[in-house]
Amino acid sequence: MEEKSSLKNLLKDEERPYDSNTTGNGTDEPSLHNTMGSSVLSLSLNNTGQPLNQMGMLRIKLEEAKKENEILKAMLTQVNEHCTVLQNRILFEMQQHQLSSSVINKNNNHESQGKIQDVEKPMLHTRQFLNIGDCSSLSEGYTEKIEKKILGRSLACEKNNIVEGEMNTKIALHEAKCIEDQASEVTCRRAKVSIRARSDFSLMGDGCQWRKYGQKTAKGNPCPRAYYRCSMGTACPVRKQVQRCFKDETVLITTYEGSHNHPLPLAARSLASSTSAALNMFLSGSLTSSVGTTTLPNAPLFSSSLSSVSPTAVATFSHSATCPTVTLDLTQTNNNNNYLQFQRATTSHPFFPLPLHDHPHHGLPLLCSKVPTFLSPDKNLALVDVVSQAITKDPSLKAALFSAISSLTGDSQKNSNNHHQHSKSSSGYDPCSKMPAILPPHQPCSTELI
DNA sequence: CGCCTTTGACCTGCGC
DNA sequence: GCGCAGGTCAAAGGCG
Repeated sequence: MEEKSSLKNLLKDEERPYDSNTTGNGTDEPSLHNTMGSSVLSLSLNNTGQPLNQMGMLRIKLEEAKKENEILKAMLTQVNEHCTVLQNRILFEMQQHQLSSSVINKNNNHESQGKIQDVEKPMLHTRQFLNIGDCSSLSEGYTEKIEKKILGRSLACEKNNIVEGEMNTKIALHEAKCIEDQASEVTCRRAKVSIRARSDFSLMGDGCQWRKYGQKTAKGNPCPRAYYRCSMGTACPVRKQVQRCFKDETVLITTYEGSHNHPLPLAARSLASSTSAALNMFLSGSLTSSVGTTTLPNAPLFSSSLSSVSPTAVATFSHSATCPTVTLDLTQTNNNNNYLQFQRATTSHPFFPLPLHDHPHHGLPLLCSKVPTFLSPDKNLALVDVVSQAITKDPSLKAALFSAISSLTGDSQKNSNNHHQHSKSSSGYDPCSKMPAILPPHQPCSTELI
């Protein structure tokens, strides 16, 4: 609590000079406004203004912003490292668990019954890790196959000293790996990334070529839903659905499903990696969760055909009845309140797979104590609260944070305005669009998912 | 002629 | 089992 209040005081002190609106005679103060990620500096001089002094103050503030930037960069690096360590740790723990179970089995005098029970533990572990239990996209057949193979692998370990056993182990390992890969592939095939964005065009340019194979009017939405298949590769399994939002027809909802089986053009890669990262974050973190929300920085993934491109996107993670879905909502970004938000896991959002949220009571109950951190988990959460409030309140801090993150995540922003998309359309009018459907030969933003 | 869109028919999963 | 809704297929036709 002391830390929290002191941080708040510190942030208040930081806020004051930046916020010209909160000061009575704020007209003397130079102000830093943030407009969609770019800082706009406005100078206002009073009658007896002293530009030199103000320049000096600005320099000082610039230095402060730079320092903040450095700190935020360091924090981001730390968080990334934290995430990597956690992932490695999970894999390590799984391996340890399976090994120890095999050893227990070996020494266990209770024959078959005990074996099966113990072997089921790592199986359950693996099942959780693969999220098989939650994901209906995996058929029972797949689940059973995986379990049988893992069972076979563990039983084979018992014959450790026998050559046959080693062979069986190798075979079982190989087969299990193949099936797990298949299962993972199925998960990815069924997983979806949905992008909501304002667009005047009927299609969101993504760098790929699409062939329309169907159109259907969904119940409850007079706007027809169009179905597209990737036509860049032979038998590419990627599909996408495009539909306008019923409530707001300026919003275009594009849902991608599947993974490309061919190389993507350069223009198609940035969105691909971003959506893939979002989905992977979801899939890898969805051991226990079903829903979560966060805001992704660096969402300049999309083409200039979108009428509002912004540096952030609100991402919603959900497990629908049929498949896991990640929704990137770019329409929220016009609302300043959503500029950057961290939403803590709650009972309705039991777990959120960000390192900032690996609180022992919310999700992965692991390893916090073993992982180097700045603060204890509780203090980390308190810090998250303070920082999120500060970010929400302080536009300059938002700008600094965005700047730091942008510098780490590359220059995809500058690619986002390079293209316009046009498409040929035999009818000249697409029911999904408010405008004639025209796509450029080179579609700008890419979405491979997964 | 090849590629594309359109569109009605068909298939499939799900809820009742 | 039935009906509904979403998703896919495939024939027909347009366009360059």
